[in-house]
Amino acid sequence: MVFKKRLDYGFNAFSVSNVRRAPRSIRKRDRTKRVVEVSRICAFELLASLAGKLLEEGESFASSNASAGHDHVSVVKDVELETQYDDKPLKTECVEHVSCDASVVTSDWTTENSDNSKEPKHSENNAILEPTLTKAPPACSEKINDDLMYTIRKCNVGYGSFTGNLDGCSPDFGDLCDDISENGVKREVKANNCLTMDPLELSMTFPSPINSDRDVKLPSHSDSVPNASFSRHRNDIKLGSRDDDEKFSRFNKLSNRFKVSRPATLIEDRRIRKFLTSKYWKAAPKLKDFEDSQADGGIKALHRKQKTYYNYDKCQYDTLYKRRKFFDCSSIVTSDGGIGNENVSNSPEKVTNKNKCHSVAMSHGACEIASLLTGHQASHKSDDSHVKLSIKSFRIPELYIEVPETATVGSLKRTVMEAVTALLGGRIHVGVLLQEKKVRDDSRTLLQTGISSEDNLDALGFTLEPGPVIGPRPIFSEEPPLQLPRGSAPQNLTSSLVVTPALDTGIPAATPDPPLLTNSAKPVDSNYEHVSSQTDMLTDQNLSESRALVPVPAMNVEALAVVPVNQKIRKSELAQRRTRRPFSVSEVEALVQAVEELGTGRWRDVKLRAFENADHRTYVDLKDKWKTLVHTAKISPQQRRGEPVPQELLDRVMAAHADWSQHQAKQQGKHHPGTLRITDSQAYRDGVVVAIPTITM
DNA sequence: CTTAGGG
DNA sequence: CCCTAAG
Repeated sequence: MVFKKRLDYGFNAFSVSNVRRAPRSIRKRDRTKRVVEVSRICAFELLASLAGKLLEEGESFASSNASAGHDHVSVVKDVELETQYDDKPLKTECVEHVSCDASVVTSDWTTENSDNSKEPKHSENNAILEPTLTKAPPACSEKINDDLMYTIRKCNVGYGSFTGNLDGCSPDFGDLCDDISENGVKREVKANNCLTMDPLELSMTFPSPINSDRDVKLPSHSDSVPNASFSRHRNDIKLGSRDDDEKFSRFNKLSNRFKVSRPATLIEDRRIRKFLTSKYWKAAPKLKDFEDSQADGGIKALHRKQKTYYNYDKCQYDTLYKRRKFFDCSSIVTSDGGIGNENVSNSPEKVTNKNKCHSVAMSHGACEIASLLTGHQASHKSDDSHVKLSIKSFRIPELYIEVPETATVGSLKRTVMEAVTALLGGRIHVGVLLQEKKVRDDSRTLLQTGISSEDNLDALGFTLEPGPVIGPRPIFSEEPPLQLPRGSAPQNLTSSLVVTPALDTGIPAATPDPPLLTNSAKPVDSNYEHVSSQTDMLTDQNLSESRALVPVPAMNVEALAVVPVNQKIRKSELAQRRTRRPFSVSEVEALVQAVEELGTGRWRDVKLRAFENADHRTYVDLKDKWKTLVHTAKISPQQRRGEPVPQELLDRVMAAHADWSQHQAKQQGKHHPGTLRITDSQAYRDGVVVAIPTITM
């Protein structure tokens, strides 16, 4: 419409000219949106960081906990924690990577926890932690940042069982505590683990084992947890500190954006993709590497073409590193294991009733399980003498991931996914620990082994071990194929991210957690818009935080990580490219309208004016679209493809194109003050002040 | 970061 | 859509 007016009256241009560029601030806003996507990833990192912090602070706790030892954990406490957590966690931590992740995670956890947190029971192992949780809450909170608290809480929740309470997820918490306590040293790692995993995982993850590199030793913990093998991990995971930083920065941006309520824009995605694609990241370790890495300590992932060896040296890697930590300290593949989580039974809550939930944490590789779950006590068996176990998460052996600084969070995620996938695909097998001892006799019954008794359930643990056998990972049955030992598909790894395509592209922000899961299954793209919208809404509030955890405590994680990963992995490469989103007629209309008013050459403004909320349309996209529209308008209708654009719009395109081309030409030539007229209008637009007749309207 | 263009 | 060279 405007356009017409313009045509009719040259003056319209006038109005156009009035248009000004949006203030920078606005511009930022747009960008901000884009960031959101990253948030997810960040979440992990954040979690990891959180975990780290928690651990650190937790140390103190741990000690206290240890002392408390058997205390019962009370659910209530958890709640408290949550509250605290809510308060700050994110922000504070965000500064550090951890915080962000944590926040995210936390939220998720919280949810779960809350659920679980109904009744804490205590378990022996858990006891240690519990005290912390239970009593600690307050104390902990004091010591720990909110975030930490939060994390802890989560852990507790996860561990609920250990206390005997909740779903029996308590373990996580305990683990954390343990980790912390013992390790002060490497809480991060633990944290990471925790993050990765569910609460359980956290608990599961044993710091001690994890420590291998870091050698975290869990004094108090150690007892309960067998640590033996952790040593293997080396954890070499290095996350580029830089990455982290960057991420942080990004993250921060994201967070801001989130506030804005927009999903990360494509731009970031792009960057990420670029990075990924480009040479920089090589993250995904390959199975072989994995092994090696494990042995060595780090897996090197190759990403695509480039080599990706990440050195710990660089900060960049730190980021990855952290992630890895999240996962576990271990190598990329396994470590965090978030991937590996398995929920045996169901939600803890339900389980609680009848089942005993045992959560097991896997350490993999040599790791032992840190704790188990505890579930509710007695009832577990209730049903038929079935032993019900709830494994919230498995710890993955450490993965070594290197990512370029420039890598986006999304890329990092992918990388991790790939690594995990590869790991899973490869040689992991599950080990059962009872009373910290490995149960080697597979032929024995649970009853015989003592696993059926509640008492033992607490002492039941599962570990992921690098197994000679690849097949054996029951847990990840779905993924088996993945095995991409690195050799086979370094590149594949990339693809592992695959889902990403959709995710990355379309869903950057939205996709986050839940979406991820779904995404794997669903094509996100189509939903993208919706997603974004959702994202917007969510973003501010929950998304950033919740995503990570929200969807899934343990279960979801698995689903997400595992399944999707596999699929994605192969495609990873392509994934990078944004999904194609043909412009709808309405979009074209909006574009034409905006261009008529603003002219060509001010794509940022066009974007702001007509696609402010279309995060998936960048100004570059608009410019490109305009280019194609102009082309389309010039060719015969028969030659046109795709959704037909109304001729009326094409006509306007041509008119606007001609009009603005002229303007540009004039400008270049420097407006000669000669004749104005149409020119005038142009001049206005350009901001040229011409003595224009006073035409109003 | 934006533009402008080529791929 | 992507990628890049130039502002």
